[in-house]
Amino acid sequence: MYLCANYNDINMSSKVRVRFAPSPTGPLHIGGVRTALYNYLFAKKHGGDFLLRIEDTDQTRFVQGAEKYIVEALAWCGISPDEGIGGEDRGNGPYRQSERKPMYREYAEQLLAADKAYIAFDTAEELDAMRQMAKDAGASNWQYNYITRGNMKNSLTLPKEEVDAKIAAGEPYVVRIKLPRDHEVRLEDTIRGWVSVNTNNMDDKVLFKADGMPTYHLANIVDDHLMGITHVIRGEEWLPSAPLHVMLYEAFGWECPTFAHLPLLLKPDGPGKLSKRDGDRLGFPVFPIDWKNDETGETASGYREFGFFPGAFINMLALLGWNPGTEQEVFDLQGLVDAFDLSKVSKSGAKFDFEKGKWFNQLYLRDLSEVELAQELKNVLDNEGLSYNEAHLGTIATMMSERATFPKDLLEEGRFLFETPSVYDEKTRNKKWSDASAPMMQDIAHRFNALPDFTSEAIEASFKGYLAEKELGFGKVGPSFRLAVTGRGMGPSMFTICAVLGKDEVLARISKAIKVLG
RNA sequence: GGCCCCUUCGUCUAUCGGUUAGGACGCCAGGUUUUCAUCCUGGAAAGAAGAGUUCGAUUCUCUUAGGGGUCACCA
Repeated sequence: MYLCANYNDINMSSKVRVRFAPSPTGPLHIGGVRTALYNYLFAKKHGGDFLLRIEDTDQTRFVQGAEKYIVEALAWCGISPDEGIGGEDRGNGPYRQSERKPMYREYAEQLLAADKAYIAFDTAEELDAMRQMAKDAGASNWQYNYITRGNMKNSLTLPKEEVDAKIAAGEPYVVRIKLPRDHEVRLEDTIRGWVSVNTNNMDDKVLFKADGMPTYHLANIVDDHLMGITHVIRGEEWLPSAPLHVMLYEAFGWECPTFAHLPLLLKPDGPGKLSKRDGDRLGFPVFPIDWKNDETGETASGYREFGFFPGAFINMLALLGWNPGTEQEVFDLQGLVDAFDLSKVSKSGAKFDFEKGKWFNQLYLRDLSEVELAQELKNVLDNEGLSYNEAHLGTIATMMSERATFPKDLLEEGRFLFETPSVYDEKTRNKKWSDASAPMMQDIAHRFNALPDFTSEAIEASFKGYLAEKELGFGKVGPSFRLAVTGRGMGPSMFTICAVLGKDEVLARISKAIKVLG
């Protein structure tokens, strides 16, 4: 039996060191961001280091710009690596596995020398034939194990001279781990507890590829060891290979780190894990920031560009699979660090809920000061090339903030504050605009025109004075007045709107409305 | 299919043998608002099923069902 218990947690005397190790095959998915976030939170919580390492051992899947994207996305979230890519080099580098290529071979050699691994000459065809044979024989589960390796061409079945000759002749080969027969591998996962697998159900995985590169399994274990990683926090998709990793630590004679396998982010509706397609289908981003695919020219949308605040984004992500055990739901990054506890991460996958994410963003938007809100609105206006009176931005942004979830709503919900309406809401027009409306608007325009100060209070007093004088209810005049000035049937206080627009504009709009609506 | 993991309201979750099973998002209703939004109040909504252990199971064990992951010279 091979055990991998949480020794690190029994005496957390050594400094906590965790890593996020994505492979640069494209944009980072929000599931990956959450994994990075949990790693970061755990490190900071325990005064440890968070490293960023790039696992680019598969040159065929390398995507230009992906690494830059990962660093930028994490930076937007407020996650900065202490060490590695995007952080300092503290002597454990390089931090890209492609640049560490030369060192992996010696570790493969080490396992070979210790009889913990062997050289295999199987071709792809031979492997396929073997699988097919097993299938034809009715074997439901085929493993590349102690039985299979006895029937293949490798350093265990061939005489040493022949192996040497093949290598000398330049024949391609791989190095596979030599798993013992019928051993129980047990590892203690911080989130899941003890996980147990028998080696009979495991494969002699390839550790070192024919192209001279290590596979994930070898490179990952070697690097984690060399970089002093104490806790491996990664997605649940790695749980099936965790026992293999335990066997590798065992083979090297290294102490294994503490494992924690995070639950997956699932589709909001159907089965399966969250994918880019779900985002496209359901109308929400699955990436932290925009990603431009250079080959197709398409852009995959990101939370940043969608209008999310980084704080809201990570707040939402953090609560997807973890909770503080209290009823608090709103946390800033430091608050998350303080409250984070790996053992309170849930075991089951979490269906992604974009609605909750929107709620978080709304909360964060409302928490902004008037100055900050004004700046957000200014950005949106500038982006659209609309002109505005800077002095009113704070008032407008604050007024609109209660009906906004994203900065762009600050404008969308009150576009009439910046543009004279060209269309008038049909439903409101049919229901609220009558033959009596035009004369009433005319009267109101006259009264407004006489106002010395066109303030919200003065406008309100004037408007109500008109109602009293004519003995009219608000409902008789208000809706059509709103329609005339804003073109809409609903919105914020008309008096504030008028004050912001200014007397000239309001009068102009009223006369235009009378012309158009009749 | 093999192996592994998981299973409380529609969703995210609290509960670490004894609770009227709590909160949040969403939804519904009422109130505030001339309107809408906001805000306030209230409501509907859950322990997959079956055994066992126990004085007592959502909680512990087993079985079944369901869901997920993984089975590459990808990570």
